[in-house]
Amino acid sequence: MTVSRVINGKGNVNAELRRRVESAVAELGYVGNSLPSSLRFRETRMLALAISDITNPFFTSMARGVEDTALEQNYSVIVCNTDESETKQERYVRALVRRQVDGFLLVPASDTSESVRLLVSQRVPTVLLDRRIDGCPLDVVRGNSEQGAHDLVALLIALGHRRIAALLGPLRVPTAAERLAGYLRALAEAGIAPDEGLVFCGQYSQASGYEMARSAASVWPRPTALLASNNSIAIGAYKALRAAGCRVPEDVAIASHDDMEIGPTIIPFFTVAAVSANEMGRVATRLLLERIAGGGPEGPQDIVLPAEVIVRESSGGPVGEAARG
Amino acid sequence: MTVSRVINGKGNVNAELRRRVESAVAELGYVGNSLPSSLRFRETRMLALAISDITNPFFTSMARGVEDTALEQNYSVIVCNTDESETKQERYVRALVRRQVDGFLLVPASDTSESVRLLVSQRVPTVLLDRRIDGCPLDVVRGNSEQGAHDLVALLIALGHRRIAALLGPLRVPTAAERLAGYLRALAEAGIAPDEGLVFCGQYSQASGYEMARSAASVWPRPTALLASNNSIAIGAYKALRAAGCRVPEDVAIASHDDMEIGPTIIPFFTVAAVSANEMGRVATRLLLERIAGGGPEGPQDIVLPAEVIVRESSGGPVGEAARG
DNA sequence: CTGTTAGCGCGTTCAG
DNA sequence: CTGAACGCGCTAACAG
Repeated sequence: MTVSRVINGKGNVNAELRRRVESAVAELGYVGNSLPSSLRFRETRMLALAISDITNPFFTSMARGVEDTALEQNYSVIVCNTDESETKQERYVRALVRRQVDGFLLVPASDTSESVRLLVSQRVPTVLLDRRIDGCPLDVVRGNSEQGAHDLVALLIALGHRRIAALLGPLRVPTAAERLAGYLRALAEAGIAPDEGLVFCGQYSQASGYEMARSAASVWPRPTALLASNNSIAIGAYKALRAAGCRVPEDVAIASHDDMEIGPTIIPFFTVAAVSANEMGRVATRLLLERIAGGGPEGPQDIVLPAEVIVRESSGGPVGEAARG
Repeated sequence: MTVSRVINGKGNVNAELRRRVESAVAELGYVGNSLPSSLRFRETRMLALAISDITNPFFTSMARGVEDTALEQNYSVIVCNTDESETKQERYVRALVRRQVDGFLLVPASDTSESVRLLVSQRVPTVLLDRRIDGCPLDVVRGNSEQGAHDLVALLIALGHRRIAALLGPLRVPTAAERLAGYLRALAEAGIAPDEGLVFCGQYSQASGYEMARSAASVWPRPTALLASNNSIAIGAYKALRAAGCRVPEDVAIASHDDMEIGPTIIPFFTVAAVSANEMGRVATRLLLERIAGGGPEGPQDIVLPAEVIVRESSGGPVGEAARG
């Protein structure tokens, strides 16, 4: 119609007619629908971002960087948490390819053949993030794991440590292998013979970091420093050392990959009134889905979740949880 | 075609024909396209989630809760950061309504009339998160701000504090007003007369928390405790107190709203090799957009960002940054 | 059991 | 300068 011309400002339209259309648009609050042209011109202006877990601050900042950059060119970003599961990842990839996303940003899950094959075969523009995949013809953007591990170990050596344990992720994940390589290179440069008993391979998780650190602490002579291959492992290791009565860094030093961009302070350290944001998201989404289905309770709801006070150091006095309705 | 019947398993199809179709599907790696039926049946199976900033751990866990719940019913979630800007928010709302999202989850930006009007007038199912809007006929899911503030202040009073400053967000945001109400109620219950000079209104930001705490610390007699209205304010206040030579909690106690679900440890405290995840996201997205446009460098890229070692307490030795290429 | 028709709503292209 | 026709790809409804 002529309406399209007016809205898109293309082609000349009689001034009077244009005014009539514009007022009608304003009156009816017409918004339009981008699906038809997406269908016709094969362009949805949507990107998919599949990460392990948005709850990890590393992926959070990644997501923010993606979103900001996408917005500059009017793209929207669909975020998916794969939890490192190939099954979940593949399910997402299929669903989003069907939704005709214009491009895919993927932090590949540990075992990741099928999803990538699909993306390649469907010719969906794809960039891999954080991890490369051997022999995969896709762009990758990642950090320098080898150099990072090397520099951390070199630092520990410079501080006088000679027995340094490495707490790695699964070796089939390239970053884990690269971090091991950096660790070994730093040792070699310092003329320290590597000790196989000090290299541990597990998962990129707190639980695994906890276990690996416990094993490392029971080796004799005990290592004086730990290299943690990611932030979760570092946190788990720290907990294990504390549980074992080791002080950090006096008894055992820790150096880790991955930073958490939170601000230079001690957290959790504040006494807070906590409302579960996760629960809030769940409750709201459940309600929204009911509404979409045309159901849900009569009239607008105002659902108020309780705040629970968690007493920590910042308020002084004894520490502990004090739940409240 | 009959193909559709086979794929969707609807209606009976001759076994032989079905086999032929199935093998062709497998052969060609046919994936299908959900746009046409979205167009026809007005159902995109997409939800929009607009939050202030995914970088804030509070919204991160919210996003995770939303995403998990949406996935259970095969919905995808488009995440948007509004940065509390009504302009940005409205732009997103328009774009996503055009994209025909099935529902909208909105943490309304401070000044938020137009977007909400649009959602209501277009009859897009919408649930408000975290903040209510006066006289708005939409569902809301939020935390109990009044009770949380009350409980925190009651705790501080029980610990012996009588001069408690309140560091609030902008009063036109309902949560700020509610937190003030809770603060006043707790004082009243303890028979403490409120002191206007101890109530500060600013923004929900670290910078504002810093400023407000600085002002609070210069009041005489100095308050012995602070109530911070969100996690950013708490962090800013903590920094200001430290800069002013006050110890927390010995000189001034702090209690805050909003928790950060990170695990019971001290962060940042680890010496790390940091790669900017944000930068990684940006670089990857820029590259992907070039690819989508059919450009970008020849052949698959392998872009490696440097790791920078940040020396903190966990490694022992002197603390400071040691950048490396 | 299988093939045909029509329609979702936009933008482009071509006639009037 | 404006209106009409067509096509994107899928599926519901109906005809064969």
